[in-house]
Amino acid sequence: MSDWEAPRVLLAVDLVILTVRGSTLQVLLVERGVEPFEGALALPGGFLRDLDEDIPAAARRELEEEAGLADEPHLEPLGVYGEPGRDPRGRVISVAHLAIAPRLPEPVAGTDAAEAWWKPVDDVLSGRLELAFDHRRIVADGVERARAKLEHSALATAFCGETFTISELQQVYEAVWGVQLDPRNFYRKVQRAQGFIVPAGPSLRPGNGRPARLFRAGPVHTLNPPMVRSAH
Amino acid sequence: MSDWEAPRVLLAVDLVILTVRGSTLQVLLVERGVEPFEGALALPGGFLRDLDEDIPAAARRELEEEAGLADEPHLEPLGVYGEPGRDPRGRVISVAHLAIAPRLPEPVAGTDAAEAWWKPVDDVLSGRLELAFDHRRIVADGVERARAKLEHSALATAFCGETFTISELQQVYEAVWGVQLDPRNFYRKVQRAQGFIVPAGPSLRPGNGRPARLFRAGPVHTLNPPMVRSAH
DNA sequence: CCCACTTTCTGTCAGTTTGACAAGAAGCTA
DNA sequence: TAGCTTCTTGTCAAACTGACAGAAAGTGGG
Repeated sequence: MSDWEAPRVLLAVDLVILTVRGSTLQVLLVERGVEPFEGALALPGGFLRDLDEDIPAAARRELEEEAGLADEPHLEPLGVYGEPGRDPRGRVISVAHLAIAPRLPEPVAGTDAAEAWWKPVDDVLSGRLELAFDHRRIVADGVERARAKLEHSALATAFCGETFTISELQQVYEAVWGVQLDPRNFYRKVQRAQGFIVPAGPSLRPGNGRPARLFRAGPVHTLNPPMVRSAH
Repeated sequence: MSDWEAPRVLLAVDLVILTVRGSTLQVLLVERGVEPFEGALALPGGFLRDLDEDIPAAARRELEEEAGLADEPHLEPLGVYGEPGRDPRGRVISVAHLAIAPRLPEPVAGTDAAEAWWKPVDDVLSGRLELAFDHRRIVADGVERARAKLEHSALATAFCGETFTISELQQVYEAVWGVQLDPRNFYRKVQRAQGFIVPAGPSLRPGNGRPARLFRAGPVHTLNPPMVRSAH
């Protein structure tokens, strides 16, 4: 036992970057430029740069390099995916992260190596879109995490810009959960959760109908009472 | 870039094994038998055995080797702890797992190398008990995970034996959350959550007072309605 | 056997929250 | 000005919550 040596593995970081575009939840995918799975769609990610790089730092680096998201979106660890054989290059342990991007102007900002696209998560989950490695599983776990956290945390505000209207926030809930909500009851519930959202000045956002009041994310991260998604 | 090679790291598995003894939440700790931190208290765990060992398999192996829990308690991944410098032996990435052990007869079953003890989590969280590496942080995350999951999942039943009474289940909630609950309202809430617990035959468990009906874990893992821990 | 005691279990009741829906408010367009 | 859209404020019955009374069913002591 004294001459035994612990095995060494490759450490990668993968990103599930979610956003809401239109009324659908979308995930950022890149086209792989190298083997294995060259040309296939995959999550943004890559190996640890060196032995001194912190894992969160590596996640932020990939977020900027591959997705062009330099500012600071919500980023949290999601899980570890290290099944032997998931990568033909050897034993690769991937630390998946979940990132939430606010609604962006339109296309993804210019990325380094390959092209990147927003794709509806439903296309990934249903198998209509094939992904490299076990990335479909990782996307599924990320989406499930986001759905759960919307109930009890203020994560939904991370999908919105600096300021937002209540109906924009409602669109986030509807897109992520895939349900329809009553605007009037949603309005009441969101307001009741103390510290979830706070008014952002007297300015209004014009639209097709009556202009809406603007809000920004409040100081609270744990919703009380929570936003229960009822058994529709 | 083509001659660049990804760094290789050591992969470890650590276990936060929780149980309820008496009325306090406790965690299993072992005394380290080797450097670094020889003699200090730490979480059970160890390195991946070889390059073909699955991570969940390594967690189950440590669960049996170091804690003597051969049967199948609840086990789920908790998080990754891989800060550079957390282990003087090199870059060690630890995949922490959360395990829930049912109430055990009395002491921990005989363990392989060193001694193992149940310790109150409060002693760890308050710093009264010093732990090796960043294990105090890992314990804190595990306890927080357990507290949160008690609200929305049927995790509490994993702290109980095959069959249990409703007041035993209540003791789990009280120990994990560190609060006092009204037995009558608890009784009602637990029964209302469809599929959470199901009656286990006509036999009763005698005690100091009126004998209690026995239940076992139901088929449902997501509680509806959830067990909200109110703002006491 | 009867009484005190403990714990389990079944109700009750007022206050709050929920889901469904009506209707007013405030802009834009024709 | 009329018509349309969307935001915002209410209303109301049903369900849920927290606090608490009290019956049910055992144990142990005299």
